[in-house]
Amino acid sequence: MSAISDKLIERLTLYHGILTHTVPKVDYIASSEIANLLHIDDSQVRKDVAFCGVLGRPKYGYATKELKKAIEDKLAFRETKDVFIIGAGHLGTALTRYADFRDYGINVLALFDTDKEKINQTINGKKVYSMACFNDLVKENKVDTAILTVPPQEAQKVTDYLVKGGIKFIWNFTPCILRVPADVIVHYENMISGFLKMRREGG
Amino acid sequence: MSAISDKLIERLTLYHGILTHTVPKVDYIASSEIANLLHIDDSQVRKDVAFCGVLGRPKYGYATKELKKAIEDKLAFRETKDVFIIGAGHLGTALTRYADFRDYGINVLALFDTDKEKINQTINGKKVYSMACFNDLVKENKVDTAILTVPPQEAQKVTDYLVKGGIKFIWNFTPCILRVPADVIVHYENMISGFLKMRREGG
DNA sequence: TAGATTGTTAATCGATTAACAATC
DNA sequence: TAGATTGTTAATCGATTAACAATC
Repeated sequence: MSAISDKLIERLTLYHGILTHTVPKVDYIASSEIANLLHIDDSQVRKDVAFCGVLGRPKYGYATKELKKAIEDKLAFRETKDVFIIGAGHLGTALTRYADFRDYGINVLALFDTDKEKINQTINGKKVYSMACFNDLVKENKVDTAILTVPPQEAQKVTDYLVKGGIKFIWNFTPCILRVPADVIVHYENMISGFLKMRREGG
Repeated sequence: MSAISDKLIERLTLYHGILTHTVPKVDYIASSEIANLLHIDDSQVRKDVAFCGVLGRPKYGYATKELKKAIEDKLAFRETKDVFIIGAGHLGTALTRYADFRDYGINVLALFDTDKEKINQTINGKKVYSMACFNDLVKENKVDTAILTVPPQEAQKVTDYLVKGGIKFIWNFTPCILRVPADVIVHYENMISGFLKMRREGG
């Protein structure tokens, strides 16, 4: 089986959003209905659904419950992953409270910050720790993933610290490009390019 | 000229990040250096640079200042766009304070919320207005773009209101798929798919 | 049945990678 | 000069779209 592409991950996540939020009470949905909501081709949708192993009913479409579950299986939403959030500012706080994270297999264990005002506070039931506790808590909880929401000027320095602590995945919300060893994976959550894509769609 | 693709926008934004944050004081950079930082092919980089109209020097690489400026031209960073942020929660606040927005042509004019505690407060110098003021302020300021950071259960209702007010672009940070007229463009800022992509890269 | 929708193949389209002559 | 790097074409690869028989 070939690896699932970026674009396919994006589409499946959107299909899941439709099934969860847009038509939560409908039993069947046609490929053309999904396609229209997202302005994509309907044969694209059918192909993606086939990839998930779901069969439809001619004249009816796809059973929504079955499709939703199949997408969750394909995207492994149920394999929860423990993560630490580095930086307890507004973005870190927003992500900690983002209810959907839990549904999609992301489990925020704790936050870290250097601000004494924030340390020992609780956000959505998660404690904010001093960065000094980071190494110990990584080991204790066997965490390998960090969400980085620190100011840009701190990003590389903090990254070096995370890597030394044993972090292998960094979900980077700063605009900085990070230097890391070959076995560490950085995913750039590129706020700006989302805006540029939207503007281009307008012509 | 063919329209610039999603992937190319993403890469150019990352190149810009390298030039701005990673090697701000270097005069020349080789395609292979950019490629290594991002784990992509160096001929991909050369092709992208050529697309921006920049010529390099054999044995040296590209002049960083020139390349940075060329990317800004291609991505139209300097055409500023006024936007309203709908929802003055943690995410709306984080985006309002996100310094890079201004650099990339995004000018937050004001925020809107329904919470009386938040209305009339100021975030990073921007005022929070009641939703009741929305229609008037859209017209006054000729704004056509809204950043949506409201709770999921409000998303469609608020969207209908924005569209009625004349909004044509919605940068949607909620996980909901929105029903809008054909002339309104929604861009889904898909937090979850970023995480799934990162996890997949790990194998 | 007639009509709507799926499932799937083939055709098209576009993006990435490989290769190498040109350049300094 | 020798060597490193660009610029660019051709080859490969993968993703999207079109088309239509099969199905209910």
